[in-house]
Amino acid sequence: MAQDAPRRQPTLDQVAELAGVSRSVASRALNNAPHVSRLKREAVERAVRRLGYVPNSTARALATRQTGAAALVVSGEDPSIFADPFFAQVIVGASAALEEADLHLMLCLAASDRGRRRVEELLRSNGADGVMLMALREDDPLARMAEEATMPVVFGGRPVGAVPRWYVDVDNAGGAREATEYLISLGRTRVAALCGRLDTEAGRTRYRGYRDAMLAAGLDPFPPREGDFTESSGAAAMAALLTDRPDVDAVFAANDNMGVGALRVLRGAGRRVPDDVAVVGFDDLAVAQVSDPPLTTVHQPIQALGRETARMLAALVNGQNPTALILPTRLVVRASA
Amino acid sequence: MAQDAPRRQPTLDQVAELAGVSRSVASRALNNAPHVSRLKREAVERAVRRLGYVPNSTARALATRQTGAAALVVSGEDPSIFADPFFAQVIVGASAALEEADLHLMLCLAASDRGRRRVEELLRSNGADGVMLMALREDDPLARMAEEATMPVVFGGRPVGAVPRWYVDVDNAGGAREATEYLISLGRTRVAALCGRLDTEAGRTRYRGYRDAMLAAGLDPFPPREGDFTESSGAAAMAALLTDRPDVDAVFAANDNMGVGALRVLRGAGRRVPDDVAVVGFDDLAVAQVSDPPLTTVHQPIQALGRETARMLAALVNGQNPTALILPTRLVVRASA
DNA sequence: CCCGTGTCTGGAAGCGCTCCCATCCCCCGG
DNA sequence: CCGGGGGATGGGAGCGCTTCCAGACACGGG
Repeated sequence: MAQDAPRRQPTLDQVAELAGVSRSVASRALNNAPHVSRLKREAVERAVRRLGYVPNSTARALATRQTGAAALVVSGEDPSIFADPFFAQVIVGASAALEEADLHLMLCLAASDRGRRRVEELLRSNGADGVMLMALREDDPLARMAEEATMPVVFGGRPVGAVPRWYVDVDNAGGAREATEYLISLGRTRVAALCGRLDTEAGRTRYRGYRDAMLAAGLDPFPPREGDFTESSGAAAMAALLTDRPDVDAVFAANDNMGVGALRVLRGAGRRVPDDVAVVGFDDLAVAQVSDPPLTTVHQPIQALGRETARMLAALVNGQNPTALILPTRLVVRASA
Repeated sequence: MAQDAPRRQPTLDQVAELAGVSRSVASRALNNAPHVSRLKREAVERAVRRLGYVPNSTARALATRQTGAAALVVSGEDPSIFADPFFAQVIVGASAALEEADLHLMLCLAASDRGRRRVEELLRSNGADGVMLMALREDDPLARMAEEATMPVVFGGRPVGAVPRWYVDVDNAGGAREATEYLISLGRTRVAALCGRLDTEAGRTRYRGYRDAMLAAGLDPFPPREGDFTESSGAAAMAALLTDRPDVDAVFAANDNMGVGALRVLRGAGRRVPDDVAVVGFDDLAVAQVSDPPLTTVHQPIQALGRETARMLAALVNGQNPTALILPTRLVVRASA
């Protein structure tokens, strides 16, 4: 164990010495570079095995200016955000893609001031080869940091207001439109929208998709009722809606959590779902399947979001020039609409 | 953006030059080391600000032999394991504790061969200052790697069979015993156990706790019925149990997922819960609250597990000598028992 | 007045690796 | 037989930082 034995790992010099070659040759042999005779290459390999040599990644990083790591930075104020099923899926996708690209994954939470400082330092100290940035709010200080970063940055989900050069996003507008159109196709005419935070791009864009669909159908869009993507905010918005517009016959919720909250309030108010009020959510998380009734929702490919974001970053790190990507959504019809 | 401008970050030499001091002094000033006059210290600070200097973390790492990062390695064969609510919580806890210790979090999945190779390389190349190892199976190749590692290793959950020097675990035996005792205290005498994988320490130890409680009460323990901690395996085990021992009047499930699976099968078989059969789970994940009926379960402090594991690792990295830790569990009584 | 003590200071030697480049050698064509 | 092309080789200069150490200087007591 580290403590007791501060004896150091073998170095490349020792390998070279044991193999009877120079350090340059040993280095080339190790990296499968040309200009090494078969004989010496084998001698080096033997020495490596005998010594149990593994190149020191820090030294290599310093010399090559490549750390071999990519950071996934998540903004937000809740330190539990990694436990959010959404981000958990993103992590799964990103982790897989980075493994393929032989990059390590660093997870950074920019929730507290301290967290943000650490992220800024990481960005500026070249502690990683690139960064994936997610869940930026309006005026998020991370946006400025990203601009000043010296390494490639890919956004997972567009930041509010800006269209960065490299991002991967889900077709929020299209998904919202499809969901709303579906509700309209069921004959509903008083379709309300329960919005997520309007200082997030997803919150805004989903409302916009809803509004576009309503206008296109010649219906009056309801004004946005803002929540914060939580179950309780969905419930609160639904309750308020029921007071203001008791005639509502359909609800498009900005995500599944809010949709489930709406379901709960509707049930409490004695409205039948979907008979009296149809409800559609967004995300297609596990909760949508176990809710009562199961939630019709817009499925978004969350793992793919993580995967493609990571792939795009890996491409940038490798000097390629990928283009921004928008992933499709898909309506999943269940019992609630 | 990285691509277009390969212009390099300012270096410490440039700071020193601008401040009119030697690199040594600049370095000391930066690290708040002694032996720097007030005057020069301020000069350095000014230069740092003017240049927007941030120390290169790789170079620092090479010189200090400290990377400033800790790795969380999760074993297992399912690449989606990070999406498991259990690990998601562990990550939340670990992330918070590492932030306090000013260590970055690297997430490593040792699922595929490739993943394991990468982990091994990380362990041996000093790519991190320490490692947290979780979810090891019996004969897990990671165990050997850990022994040979030159950096501190902390186990989150004991590996099967061995008792490592440093670990944080949950009181699986105690929790299982308490759950079983509770079922017995309800007057149940034919209490069965639905086990998790018996090649994991948690699977084994929970069964042992169950058996101990049964024996202590003078009851016959049921033989273990092995599942793999999934809902469907719980359902399957419950179905088989119902065939073999239709007289069963209580079930201790190795975790909530399996407990929920058991609930489903019991409902399908027309058994009332808890009247005919009482069910207790383990974990106290969200699913236990929304199941029908809500699941009585053994709560384990998952975030704390992650937090304490990370703290212990941070202590080791800082040259301290912490001692292994077992976190308490707590029975949460709901409707299912 | 001298020397010991203590604070500052900068030179220089690493940390372990990559990679440029000068050198050397072998072989082939002229 | 000689010049030249090309692969193999090792020396050495970095990468950007920390840290050891020796020297410079100031101060106070004997």
